[in-house]
Formats: sequence, structure tokens, C-alpha cells
Amino acid sequence: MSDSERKVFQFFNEIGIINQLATDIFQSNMPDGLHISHFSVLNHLVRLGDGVTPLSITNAFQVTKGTMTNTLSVLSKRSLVHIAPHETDGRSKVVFLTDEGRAFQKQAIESLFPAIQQLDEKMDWARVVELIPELERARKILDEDRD
Amino acid sequence: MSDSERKVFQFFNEIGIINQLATDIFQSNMPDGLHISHFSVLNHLVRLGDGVTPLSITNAFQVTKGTMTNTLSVLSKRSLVHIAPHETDGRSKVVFLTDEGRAFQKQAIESLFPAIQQLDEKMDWARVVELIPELERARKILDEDRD
DNA sequence: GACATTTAGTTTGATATCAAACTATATTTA
DNA sequence: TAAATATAGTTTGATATCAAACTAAATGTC
Repeated sequence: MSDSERKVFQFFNEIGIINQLATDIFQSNMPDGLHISHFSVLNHLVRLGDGVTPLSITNAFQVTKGTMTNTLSVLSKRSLVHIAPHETDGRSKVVFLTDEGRAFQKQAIESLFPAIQQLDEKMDWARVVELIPELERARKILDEDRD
Repeated sequence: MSDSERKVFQFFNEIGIINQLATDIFQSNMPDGLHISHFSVLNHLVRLGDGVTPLSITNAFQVTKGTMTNTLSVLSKRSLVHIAPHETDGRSKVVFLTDEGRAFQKQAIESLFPAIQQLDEKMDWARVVELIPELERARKILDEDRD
């Protein structure tokens, strides 16, 4: 294995570890025993707008359709989203946030602040934030590259 | 939400997406239908040495003991590791790589090269690699911070 | 030395996820 | 327009993971 290949592995390894640590922090701060996947969908709907199809959410998160069926059914059972038939396409559906769903998203974000605050004292966010553009670039290439 | 808080979320978001894309690439190149978790344990044993306890591996990967019991039992069933009683501690065990285990790790790494090669044409690894030290720093702080 | 506590690993029950088969509706083609 | 193909979503069966209860051995305390 060449030196540059080793570095590539090292890069993905660091990414993986950071992701796991961050995921743990996020997960342990999720209210009502919900999973990050549920929060992520709500967050997606808040930020990019609701009234979209399950398939569009599926594509945004790169999960299987079956996974999204399951995620949305949990959100629906908890009345965090409302799922209606699609107006013009009989095969499809449309997902809306409920008031509870919006409230949950807000609450979840707020409940993360203490953890971030705590990290803030140790971490030099200014330097970390500088990495974002390069990470974005890498992400876009990886993203394009998948079939 | 303040601007800097937004950036923190954005940072973790990019990390999460890159992780997922990279995980998908890795997973789809795993031989014999094994999971990344299995490869990771073998890789850990190759790099840091075998003859260690399940608990030490558990700690290295930050998973539950039950998860590691399951992972090791899969590896053991496939004869990729050999698990022996601990010499001096009756509660404990010791995990060794088998020849097949070493071969599998090598093969798995080699099977990843084409995918990385393909990425190589598009991605400026030199710039990406420059991020590693800062990522390492962030990772260490996150790591210390967990209880 | 007996009892309490800690530690290493397993088991159990739940859930998120995946791949692949399936259903129902749209669209394309002939 | 009838038949073939594609698309949206669900279902099924498998697996990785987790949290929490459990077992057995080691260590600490009285």
C-alpha cells in the first residue's frame, strides 16, 4: 500500500470516528427516545420545505425506500408528520409537518446546545469551520461518483 | 440559532454525509458479504496486534459489549479469528487472527483500490489529506469529552 | 475468610437498516 | 388502445446495533 493510499484510508478513518462520536452525542440528546433518522427527516422538511414525496426524502438521505417507509410510519404514528395521497399521482404520497413535528425539531435542536456548548470550551471551532469548504468539495465529488 | 452554531451543525452534517458515502463504497466492496464491522475488527487486529481481549476491541470501537460478542462470533464462525480462554483471568478471553483472517483483511483492502483509484481521478487528495491533522485534533477532543 | 462489589462476557428484546420480492398506478410502445 | 415497461411505495426476512438484565469470575472490605 502506497503512502498516499494510506492517507486516504486515514482520512476516511478520521471521518468515521468523528461521525460516530458526534452521532453518539446527538443520539443521547434526542428527546422522547426518537432516533437521529427521525430528527433528520423532520429537519430536512423544516429546512427545505414540506409537502414533498417520500421518494424525494429517500433520495436526499440515500436510504432504501423500505427504510423510509418505516421512518415515516414512525413519525406518522407519533403525529410528527401527516401523510396525504398525492393530488395527481395515484402511486405517490405527500408528507407534511404537523405543528408537533415542527415543535419537536425545534426542541431537538435546542437540546443539543448544552452538549455543543460544553465542547465549545475545548474545541477551536474557528479552525474546524475552515475545513467545511474542502469537506463540501470532497462530499460533492463522492456524491457525483455514486451510481 | 447563531451563525457559529449553524456552522457547527454544518460541519457535522458534512462529516455525516461523507461518512455515509464512503461507508457505502466500502460496504459494496466487501468480499464474501461481510460487513464493514467485521473488516474493521480484523483490520484493528492486524494493525495493532492480536492476542487482545474482546473488551479492548469493544473500547477501541465504542460499541456495546453485546455488539462485540456478536461481531466476534461471526468472525469466529467464519474462522477468521480464533478465540481462546485468557491465561490468568477466568472471566476473559483472547482473540487471535487466523491465517484466513489475515488473508481476508489483505484482500478486502485490495478490493477497495479500484474504487479509490476511480475517485482519484476526480478528487484532489493532496488538499483532502491536509485536513487530516485538524480532523485528528477534533476527533481527540470529542473522544476525551465522552464519559 | 465471608460477603459485597466490580468486571468480562453473554443473552434478550427492540429497532434501524438493507436487499429483494411484491402491489398498484403511470407511462411508453407497438 | 392493448401490452410492456417503469415508477412509488410496502412487505418480508435477515442482520447490525443498542440497552438492560444476566452469569460467572475477580477483587475489595469487614
